[in-house]
Amino acid sequence: MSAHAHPDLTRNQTLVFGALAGSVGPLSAYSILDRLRGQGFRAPLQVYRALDKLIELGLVHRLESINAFVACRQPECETHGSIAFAICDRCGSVSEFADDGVTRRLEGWAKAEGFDLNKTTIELRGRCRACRVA
Amino acid sequence: MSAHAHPDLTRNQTLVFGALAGSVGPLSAYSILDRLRGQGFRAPLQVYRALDKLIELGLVHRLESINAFVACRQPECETHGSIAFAICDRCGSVSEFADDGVTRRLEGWAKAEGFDLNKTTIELRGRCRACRVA
DNA sequence: TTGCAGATGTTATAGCATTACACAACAATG
DNA sequence: CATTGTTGTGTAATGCTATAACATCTGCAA
Repeated sequence: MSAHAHPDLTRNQTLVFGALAGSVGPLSAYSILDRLRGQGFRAPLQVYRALDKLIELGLVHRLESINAFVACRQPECETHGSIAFAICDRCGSVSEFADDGVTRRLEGWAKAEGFDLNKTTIELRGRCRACRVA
Repeated sequence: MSAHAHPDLTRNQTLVFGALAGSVGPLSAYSILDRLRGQGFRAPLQVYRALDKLIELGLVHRLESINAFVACRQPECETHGSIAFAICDRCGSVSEFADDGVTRRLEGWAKAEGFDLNKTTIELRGRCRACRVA
């Protein structure tokens, strides 16, 4: 189901990734938990620990502005400095894209300021094309 | 204390803005509440309602990646499409800046995709120059 | 065998945000 | 004046998000 050849995930990590990969939109940690209760999940921490690892591996992204998570849809994800997300406030769909120009400018600012950049969050909120008309 | 000539704020809004303007770093809603208990604040909602209004007026920004709020430090804030924040993970300091190139590129993507852009979040996490050495 | 590192399970708790309901102040309107 | 609508307020309860603390287990390397 994954677009990546990901290294050996544990059972919990596999289940959490599967839940995200099988979802059309982003999921909150607690809704992941609910989907996995049938597989033996009982506590939030089981989800959060798996998510931490999956994010570290680059297989999952966290959407800060909605406290939710998505499986990475972009195979080249790792090669880009920063990824941007467009989140539709009506249907919840998420588009993932990379813009090297944006990355360059933000990295340029950081360099000029002496800011040791660790992670960049770029999230656009609004209405996707389909929901725009409706 | 404000750099803006802001329209008539209510008592609660004034108090919340004052708390943020008088703080060196960002504050969470609950820490604002604690600072204002002496002024009669008792419930989170009093803070959140004031914050909503202040954000709407452009006097306060929400930092999505740390669930906190800052008073706007940038007088020209309104004239720029999007504002970026650099948050130091060590000392908590926040730098606010606008980059028109970044704004243009993100707006360009939105236009090309037919995405009706409402709000843009750009947050850089890392270490500020001062904390970099330490 | 011992020891370590990583993953797991469980309970409890901390931190962030909103719903629901009641009331007050005020302006605009008839 | 009475009415109506809008905005802000106060309060209690609740819901959602995330982590701390502690015990256990598994696999692997020394």
